[in-house]
Amino acid sequence: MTVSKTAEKSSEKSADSAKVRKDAAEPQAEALQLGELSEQLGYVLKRAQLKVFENFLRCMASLQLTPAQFSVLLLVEKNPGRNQTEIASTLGILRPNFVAMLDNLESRDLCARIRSTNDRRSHILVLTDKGKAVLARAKKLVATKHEARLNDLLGQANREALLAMLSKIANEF
Amino acid sequence: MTVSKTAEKSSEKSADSAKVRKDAAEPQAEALQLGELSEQLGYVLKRAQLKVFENFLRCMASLQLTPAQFSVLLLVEKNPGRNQTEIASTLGILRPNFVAMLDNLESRDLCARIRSTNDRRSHILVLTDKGKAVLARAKKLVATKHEARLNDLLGQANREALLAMLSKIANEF
DNA sequence: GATAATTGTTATGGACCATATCAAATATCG
DNA sequence: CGATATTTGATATGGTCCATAACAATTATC
Repeated sequence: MTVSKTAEKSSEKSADSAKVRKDAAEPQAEALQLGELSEQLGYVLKRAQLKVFENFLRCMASLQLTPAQFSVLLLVEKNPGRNQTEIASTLGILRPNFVAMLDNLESRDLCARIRSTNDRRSHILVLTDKGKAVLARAKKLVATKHEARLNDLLGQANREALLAMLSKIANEF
Repeated sequence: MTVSKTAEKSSEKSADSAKVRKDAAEPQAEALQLGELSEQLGYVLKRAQLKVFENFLRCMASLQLTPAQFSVLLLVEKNPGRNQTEIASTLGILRPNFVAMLDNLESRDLCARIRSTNDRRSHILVLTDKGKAVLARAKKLVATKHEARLNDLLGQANREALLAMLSKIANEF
């Protein structure tokens, strides 16, 4: 659907000097018609998703956590003792792509790989103390700055209804 | 949030031969707990968006149109006589990235760039006859196979409510 | 004990996104 | 008018994310 996050350079130019504004004669240059696009669920879904991620990143700027990283920390916390393949696959991350991600989190001392004694091929994933602390702060930031703002915009009941419908699409479509 | 579209290799192995299944003794290996992840709007939003795009691509396989290409054709049809910058920016596409996209559509004879006589820098975009025909077929496919399936899943009223909430997020968040 | 499967990893290529830069054309303004 | 700035389409380039193939070490299978 396309939709990116460009910055809309506000070219105001602060004019209004000795020159007359040519408003009246302007043949309505701007204002494109979206048309049926605004009825396409995929299009609106993508735009909404980009907005939500964008806001998430702003809320997490102090912790430097991306949505993907946050989801990994959440899942490792909830499922201690699992290996890379298990964590990655339930998040829809392919194992090869998960390696660099873990390298990053581990280099920041947020989580650790531990060689399993049962199966010496696999790495058990755990949060470090720092990882637990950062995740706790992240949860608070998300709850108070991110999800709370969605509640303000939609209302509690609508937000839950939205979540339910999106879950249905994600799981049953 | 992560979420990709991997194919879930169904490793069934059709065993059940002379070997006994070790179900009982199995220490419940699978089944990760999603936990708070399933309450994170961004996570569910992303997963739903991937599912919707995936289904869109399947429905459009015969026409070989991506969601982004479809949105371009729709917008050009609704706004004839606009140039690349205008079409690209309302879709959130950066001008440099729009060039290859148009090269593709133009090479398939779906749309055409026409040098404007007013401003010889800009290219006016129009759909070719083939482009109009393909877009018409695409619309039908989307309506009957794609959006209809979402109606079946959510119900008409819910689908509209979903669209309204997503639009609100996309525009006011 | 030979063969197959799994785990983490590397390498690699594609798709998408973003910035800087350019030539041609136009707009702006002294 | 003419110098300067801006706009348009385009190229080059780099980053991120996603996907596949292949590999060594380890384990499972038979």
